[in-house]
Amino acid sequence: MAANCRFAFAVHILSVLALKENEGVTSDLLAGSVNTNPVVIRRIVSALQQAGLVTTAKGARGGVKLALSPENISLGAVHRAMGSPTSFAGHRHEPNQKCPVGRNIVLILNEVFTSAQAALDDALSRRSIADVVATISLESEAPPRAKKMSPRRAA
Amino acid sequence: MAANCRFAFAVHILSVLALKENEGVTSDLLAGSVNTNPVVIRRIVSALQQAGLVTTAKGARGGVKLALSPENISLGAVHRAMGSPTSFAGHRHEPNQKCPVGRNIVLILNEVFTSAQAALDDALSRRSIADVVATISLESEAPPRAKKMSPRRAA
DNA sequence: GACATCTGTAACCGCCACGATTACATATTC
DNA sequence: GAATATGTAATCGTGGCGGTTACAGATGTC
Repeated sequence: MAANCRFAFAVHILSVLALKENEGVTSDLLAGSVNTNPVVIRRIVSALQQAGLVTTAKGARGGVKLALSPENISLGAVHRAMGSPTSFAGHRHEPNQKCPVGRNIVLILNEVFTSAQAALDDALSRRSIADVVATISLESEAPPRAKKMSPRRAA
Repeated sequence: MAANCRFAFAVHILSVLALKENEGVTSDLLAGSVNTNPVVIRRIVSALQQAGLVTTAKGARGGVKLALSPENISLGAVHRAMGSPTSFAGHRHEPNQKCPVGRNIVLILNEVFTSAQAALDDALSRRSIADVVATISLESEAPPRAKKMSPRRAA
């Protein structure tokens, strides 16, 4: 898969929803915060909904809500909902089967990719939307005093 | 950054070099094994050389050699040599600064990206080219009987 | 029931990064 | 000097992504 900002947008969206819990938030409003087109938001929300992280309601007074409490939404789950894009890509053409390396490298790389991806997922899963929102709240109250997030939290 | 096969190609190249240690291997031969164009190989080799993982020699009887022993080349180092491409991308346009989330999300995401990337690098660094080559040798000798390497994976 | 509101998608565009390729300069061996 | 190889610039085709328009479908309000 390729690099994209879907994960960044998804975390952004979920953070807004966490701050407006129990209100239906429209894709127009979310698009205004993320600064993009509402359709882009809806595409991401659609994926989040299929993953069971949000619920949507059509029609007047509809919109998007969190399906779980913020502390129960890990960033790993968000990443998975976005299809777990990886920075890895395998060989485009089949390698030379006459070469011992060519015969075996694809399977070996697959295993490497899988375990690396699992490590990345683990790291993301140590944080939740609640952690993100907590950092936002802190930095919003105090004068510009950049602080780091607390790295260890459960998911 | 985007997803690409440079890492896959690099591991492939280094594995071939490990099996032909102390011989100068040409980009033509490597291209034959990877099944791509020699120039693609040279671009990757150039990056590997800048990272100090291989040496190259111009002219007749020249070619590419490993600069370190295979067990001293971790896959993390290879990934870094390729520029550590990430699957993450941040917001393309600045988010709405009037929104608390918009004001803070970029910094927070940067921190998340950095730590996730570190976890990925750690996972890759637990393996070396020697590990890869060992797997290749095993699978080449015996009939299709995939095994070996830390985690389990079948074929 | 008519209307306004809001999600859900399909369709299309422009952009950009990547792999593949051609071409040529440069360096080394024999 | 001929043959061999790397080093690199330039160009092309492809694919994926964000952005946008357009419209169908669902839902609450009056």
